[in-house]
Amino acid sequence: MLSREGITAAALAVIARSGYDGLTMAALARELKTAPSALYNHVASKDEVLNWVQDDVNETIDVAGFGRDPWDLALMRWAHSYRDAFAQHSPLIPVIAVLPITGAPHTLAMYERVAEGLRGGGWPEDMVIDTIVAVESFVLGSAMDVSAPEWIFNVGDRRDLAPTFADAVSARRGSGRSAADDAFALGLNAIVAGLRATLAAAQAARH
Amino acid sequence: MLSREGITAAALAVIARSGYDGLTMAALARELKTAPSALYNHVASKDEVLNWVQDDVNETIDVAGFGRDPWDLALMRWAHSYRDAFAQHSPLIPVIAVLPITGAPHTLAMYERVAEGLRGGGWPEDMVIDTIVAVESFVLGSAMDVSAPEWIFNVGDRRDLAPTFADAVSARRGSGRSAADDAFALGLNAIVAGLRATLAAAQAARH
DNA sequence: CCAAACAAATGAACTAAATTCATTTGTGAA
DNA sequence: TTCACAAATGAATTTAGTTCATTTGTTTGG
Repeated sequence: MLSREGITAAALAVIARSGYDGLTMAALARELKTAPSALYNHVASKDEVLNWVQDDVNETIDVAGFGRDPWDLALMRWAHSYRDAFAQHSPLIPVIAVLPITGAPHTLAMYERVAEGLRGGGWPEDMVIDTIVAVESFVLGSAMDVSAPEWIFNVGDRRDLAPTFADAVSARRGSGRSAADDAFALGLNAIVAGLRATLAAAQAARH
Repeated sequence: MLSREGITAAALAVIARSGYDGLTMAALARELKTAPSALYNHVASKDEVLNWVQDDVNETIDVAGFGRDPWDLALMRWAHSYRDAFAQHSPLIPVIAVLPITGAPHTLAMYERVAEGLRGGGWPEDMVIDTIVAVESFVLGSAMDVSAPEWIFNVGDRRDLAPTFADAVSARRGSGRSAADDAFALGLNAIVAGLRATLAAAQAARH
């Protein structure tokens, strides 16, 4: 049971039950019916556990569009799925952003599919990584946003200090979905539209 | 000395000297020549200190373009400055993303300038907040990226698992600036280009 | 000028959590 | 059967944030 797989599954179980606050080495050990100190025979640190969890979450991200749909459609599908996954796991975001890819095979597989899709869509090799990083930055920034309270922009009694802003907050239409969803959709549409133009310009410049 | 201003300044001094790892309540108290417990007469928690620091950092962000330059230019200037500021303060990012604006006057002032600039540039009131949130998400995601090691995408011995991705990593041209800078510039250009199109479409639909 | 009141400081203590360590247990191979 | 080694154990350590009873010092009203 104390394999990488078993520990990762137990960690996900604890997270599902008690959230990331509840994910302590003691709770993880309890879930595995062992002592915290015993865990350290199989894991270097809590950080390593988080890396394993992160790689598991990345396996669930939808890359099916790449190689099948046009690159821009596939990218939007990927971005949506990526954001939804990490909205549930926002405490991982600061960890992954800085995490070397080594030892995260599912993460690597995900990037490979995205890179293939972009190359197949006509993106020059030397722009692929920057494109991925740019979209990923937007996705992870947006995923953090999901855990913010709806009233995060409520100005309170300081409406006089920021009247234009306060009016805009009031005018923000709450469609069926949440406010964070609207902002994400707006931003994703913009960034992908912009990337289409960037690609066209790059291809034009090449000849 | 144990005012909000004094504590914030001391916290920034500790951060400048020892980074966020070095910012403990004990270190902060030492900087202020007092005892950790004394701090709690003036601050509710370490989290509150971080909120104060965040508001201070936001005061340094460049909003001078709004109301002077075209909105898209001002937005890019703001985004660059915003990212640069929080690249130095990345541990704050998970905190701010979830932080209600109340009690952060400089932050509120910043948003007011941005909102004014967008309104003045022709943005409909009900799109202003989503536009700000979208750009901010990209900015904060990109700021986290800056603290990642350059070799974050080095595949190691697994080049066979992800050949297309590995080739793209090798082909990524390192211009004078760092790789993260290139990805940020690419993404910001794309998102702002996309927003221009979004605005044009919204204005066209309005009549 | 005194004393009550109150804000601030103090140091010890408490809590939570990650991690280490010396020691024991158990199991597979020679 | 025993040797070796991996794994488990529980106690102890470390680091931080936070609390608390007590003391100090200052301000203000009589």
